[in-house]
Amino acid sequence: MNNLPKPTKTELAILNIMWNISPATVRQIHEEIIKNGKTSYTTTLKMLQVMHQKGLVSRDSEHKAHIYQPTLSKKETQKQMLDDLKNRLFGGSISSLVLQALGNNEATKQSEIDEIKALLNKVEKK
Amino acid sequence: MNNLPKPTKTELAILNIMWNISPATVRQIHEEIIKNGKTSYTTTLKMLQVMHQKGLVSRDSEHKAHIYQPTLSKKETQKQMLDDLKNRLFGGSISSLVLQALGNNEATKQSEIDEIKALLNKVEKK
DNA sequence: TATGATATACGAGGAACTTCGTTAAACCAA
DNA sequence: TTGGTTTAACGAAGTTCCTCGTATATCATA
Repeated sequence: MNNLPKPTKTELAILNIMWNISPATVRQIHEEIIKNGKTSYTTTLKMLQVMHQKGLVSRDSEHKAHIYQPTLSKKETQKQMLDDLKNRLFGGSISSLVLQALGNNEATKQSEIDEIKALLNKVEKK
Repeated sequence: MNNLPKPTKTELAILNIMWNISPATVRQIHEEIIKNGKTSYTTTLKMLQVMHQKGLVSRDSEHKAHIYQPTLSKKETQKQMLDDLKNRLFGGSISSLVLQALGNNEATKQSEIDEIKALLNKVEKK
């Protein structure tokens, strides 16, 4: 298991960028961030330093510009946060969460429904 | 739509209690809270005052002991928070979220699988 | 009416989060 | 080597969140 803290709102936004373009320098990550909203370069830098401190990202300090990358994959983080939400709001029941998610969302494509059914069948076989 | 802020970690814990026993006084809610962990009565009181300020709970101040209850149902809050997670970590795709939730959870009961399938069929009909 | 019990209101303090300015170091080019 | 550019490090300040002590109000009852 992992012991990492749940990323905060801003940290998650940064991770989303990093899952696309990492490994990357602070500069590269910052260029992406400022595409939607102003932020100082030093703010981005500080965020990454804190995230490194927490273990959310690793870094290579060999070069002048350090190179960062997420510790957990997007999939692993999705699992972590779904688990957290499940425990805090769905009484620990994943099916309750799934039912709620599907029930509230009228606009599910047929291809997606098929995909979910296929997965259910696979789980069922066990 | 609703304009309410997303409840914080502690606020959500309080809401979970209130969905079971509300409408309720601070005293009643606090009795539930201290069943798992120490907290001062005034802490509970302050939390409810802040939550009222934010609009997360409504209150009836007629009596000496005010009577509180959640503004949103548990279902509505589940929807709100699933929506938030979907947008912040699943690129807005609910099926991606559902697939991840089901895929990571080996221990889904047959009855639950059937329930999900039934819901999928219902959605499919539209 | 006075006393004790129970309630609300208020604000202070500490921790976590976010932002950014300042300083110093590393690097490159003239 | 010197001056300009890019980067990292650090700390301060503002905000939200959570906790709790203290002060004040309300009420029952002896």
